[in-house]
Amino acid sequence: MEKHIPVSISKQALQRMPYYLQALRAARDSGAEIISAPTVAAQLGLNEVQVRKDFASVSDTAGKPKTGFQTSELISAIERTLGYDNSNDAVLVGAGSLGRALLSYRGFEAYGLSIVTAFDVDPNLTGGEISGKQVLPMNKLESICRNMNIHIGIITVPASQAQSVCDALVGSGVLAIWNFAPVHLNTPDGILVQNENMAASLALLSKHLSERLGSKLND
Amino acid sequence: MEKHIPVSISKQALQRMPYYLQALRAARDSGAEIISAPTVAAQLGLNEVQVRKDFASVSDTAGKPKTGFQTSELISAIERTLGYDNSNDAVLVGAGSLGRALLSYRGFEAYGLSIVTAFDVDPNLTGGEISGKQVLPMNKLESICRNMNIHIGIITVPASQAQSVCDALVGSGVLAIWNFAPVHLNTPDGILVQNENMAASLALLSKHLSERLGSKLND
DNA sequence: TAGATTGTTAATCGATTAACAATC
DNA sequence: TAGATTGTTAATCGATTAACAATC
Repeated sequence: MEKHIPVSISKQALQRMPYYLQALRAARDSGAEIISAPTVAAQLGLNEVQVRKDFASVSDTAGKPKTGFQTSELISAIERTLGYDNSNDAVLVGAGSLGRALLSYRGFEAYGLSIVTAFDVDPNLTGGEISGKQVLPMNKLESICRNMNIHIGIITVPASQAQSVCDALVGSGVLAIWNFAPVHLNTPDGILVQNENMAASLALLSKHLSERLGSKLND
Repeated sequence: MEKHIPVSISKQALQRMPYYLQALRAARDSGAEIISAPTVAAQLGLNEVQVRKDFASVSDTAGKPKTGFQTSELISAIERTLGYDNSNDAVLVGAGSLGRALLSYRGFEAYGLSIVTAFDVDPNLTGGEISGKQVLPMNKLESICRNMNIHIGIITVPASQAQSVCDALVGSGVLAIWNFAPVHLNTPDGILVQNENMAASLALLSKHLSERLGSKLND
């Protein structure tokens, strides 16, 4: 009956954390040792109460009335919450155009993610390397994941194959899946699927444009 | 005072549309001329009332009790809503590792997005091509956007430059911004910013893992 | 007919925001 | 001190879900 995590953080709040982090680091780098919630809120276009609550949910040191919060303290509190300190290894399945893109993208290390290998069904790709990372055949998936203790799988295969790849990953001990295929994946309880569905983003962009431009064109 | 759009669709509902589309197309391709809301709901792990409401919000033909909805009718209703029929041109700013990745990604056309050119500050890149798309210097941004009537800008520059690039895009007549930089962008009213913040996604993955693995390791 | 499915109204749920006393 | 900022409780808001009558 030990509850070490005091406040559980909502999904939404968690997703705001990287924005706080970015703003706080910028503030620190320009010399602000102390920062107030209203300041951050204004910068990020958020409500100040929300910012205060979010800060309270990750940090155990309270803010000081009239002054604010200690910048460096908040930064490390958020980094601790997000686990950017301990690096997470991941495998990527699907070395197509998007897969290759992610393999060569150098931005993930900053967030503690490192893609260790890629897998693909195409025998023309397997055995080779992409951006210094090996591309292995699918039958090596389970042994690699088990041996290297990998718990994150990145899916960049076509929609039609995503579910079977997902099943294979789950069967190999993966606990969290970053899904770039525009499909819903069914998984057992306890497995997190984070969808990075570009189609969903484009849906919003496209709708906004048709609303802004549509009326003019139709008249 | 003409209201042609009857029901306004929530952001969340809009983001579910691509999933419906994928599921409906798959159903149609395997011969299902009629499909029911409970079927789709089960497949996508959603509530069936939600699915019915979502369908009702895009389609003007009602479903038939006991049978369901006409698959093809729903598909075209969603496509119409998302504007996948009319293609949207976009420019991309920042031909770094992520920018190049998106330029070479062939998956966007299916959603009606076509990236026509890229821009970058680096004189080593400008003048060249990436995946058959020209890379132009920043001072050409406004004229290109104006002449080609471009309303979508994709930002793949480092966080520190994202805001100024955003301002330049807005100043060039862009109405919707797809932002891959892990920063909040301030924009005037009427401009849509869709954030594709990988850091925010990683935050969720990372938290889930530390919850699943953390307790074991700490004991 | 019987029963699955539809559309809709009302209840629930969770997150955001407003109000306000406490404090440095 | 005066006033900006904090933390917290209560109100609001919006989306999801439950309940149910209508219908083929």
